[in-house]
Amino acid sequence: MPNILICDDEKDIVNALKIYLSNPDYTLYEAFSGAEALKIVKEQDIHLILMDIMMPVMDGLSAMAKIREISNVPILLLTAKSEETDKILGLNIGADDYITKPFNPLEVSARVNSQLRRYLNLGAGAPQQECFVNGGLELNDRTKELLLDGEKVCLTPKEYDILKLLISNPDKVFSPKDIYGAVWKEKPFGSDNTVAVHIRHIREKIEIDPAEPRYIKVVFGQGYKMEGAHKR
Amino acid sequence: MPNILICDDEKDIVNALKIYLSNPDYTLYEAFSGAEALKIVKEQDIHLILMDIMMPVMDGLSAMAKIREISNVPILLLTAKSEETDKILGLNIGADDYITKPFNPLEVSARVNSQLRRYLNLGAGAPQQECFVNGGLELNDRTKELLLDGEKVCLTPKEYDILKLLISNPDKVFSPKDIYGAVWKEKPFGSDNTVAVHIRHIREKIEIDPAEPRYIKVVFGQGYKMEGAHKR
DNA sequence: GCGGCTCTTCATCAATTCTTAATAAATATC
DNA sequence: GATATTTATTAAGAATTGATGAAGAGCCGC
Repeated sequence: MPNILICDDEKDIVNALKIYLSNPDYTLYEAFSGAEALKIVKEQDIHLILMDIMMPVMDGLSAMAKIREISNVPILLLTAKSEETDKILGLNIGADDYITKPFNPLEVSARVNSQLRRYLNLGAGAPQQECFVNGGLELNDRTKELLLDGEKVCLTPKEYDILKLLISNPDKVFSPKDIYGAVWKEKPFGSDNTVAVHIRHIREKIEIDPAEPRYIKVVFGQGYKMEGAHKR
Repeated sequence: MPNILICDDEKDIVNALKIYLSNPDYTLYEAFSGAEALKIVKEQDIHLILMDIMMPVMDGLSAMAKIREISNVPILLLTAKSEETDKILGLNIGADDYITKPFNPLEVSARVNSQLRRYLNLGAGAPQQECFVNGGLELNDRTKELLLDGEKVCLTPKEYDILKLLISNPDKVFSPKDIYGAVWKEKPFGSDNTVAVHIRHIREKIEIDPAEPRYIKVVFGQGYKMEGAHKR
């Protein structure tokens, strides 16, 4: 049951789109400004966004840029016929497709379906996998459980999210800012060794010697990573 | 072992797809017209169809419409790059995905696998279970009754739905938002400790000591779950 | 309209978790 | 080697989250 966010400052357009997308499987959210859209993306687990480019307060492209900092959810831009430039710009910034006004109902639903399928099935960045293994670590996203050498380890939500990010992207290095953006769904702000503190807590739980970590390695000046094909 | 039907009027394309999908687990069928495809679907237990849109005798879209009358087997349409209109039309008529020519072998197999997974897991094969057991709990979805150690327990509708969600997905952790979305079929907006209250009511009915629940466990910060393979 | 039942909301409490800030250690640069 | 930047460590206050009790709203059959 995909969650779809519709964002346009004109209520009529939002309502029209809601009708085009009236499908019992969809949960539709609506926003009337980029700022509102951003808020909903942070709070809800949105699977697809339809967003107008031209909006007061925060225009579509700015909002998209902000959303892209924290999510790779598919974004379909809504544009007027003539705004060719925006189209192109939008796609380069990070939109996945665009739809031109006036909308063709069939086209809207087709493109939405197509993007949803791509995102939910073939999973753009975050695959649908729900079990990750690395050495003696086993993380099951269904049960939110972590096993270390077969024994259950209790993680707090933030710890869990951070570990999931690392274990699901073996070898990839994430800077503390990356981690903050991905886990908190916010821009890293001010004095932030918050991530380091959490990393430490995780290490205390999964490492024999937190000062000589086997799992969460640090790449100085770059960030943290978890090596793939881990040997014991 | 899934049965896959490839349908295209060009033999070369059929052969190419057969190579891309050469997997000992697959049984491949071929058809060179929509009519032929329809015949095979009727005769065999096909689990996925790859079909060209442009074909003589009976084109892909017509064939798909006919097939959809008798089956909801996944259909991947094969289209040429330019046939944007067909893409859209196809998706609305009932295709599950499309692949554009020229084919990328990896893409073909990825999309095929993805659709097969979806279909074989969630699809026709999985019958609606109507009786769930966990420890001393027995929930019968036919009679909407819950037995605790053989004795009937009366649940309100919401309580029933929540318990059913949990008992039918053992070990899976549902956040309060997940539960709200699944049970209320509405967006989990606004004040949300409604779910917690219902959980409490359920616990009062099925737990000996609601403060130390045996059945509905909480994973702090993540949500609620019911452990499978429950011991008494 | 009147009870009975269910659902929702609100306020409060307790427990856990998160963040901050201060300080120490490690690493890289010059 | 000195310095600046990055990471590690610790502990305490702040913020969330879930539990709980109770009151009010809505609905239904009578």
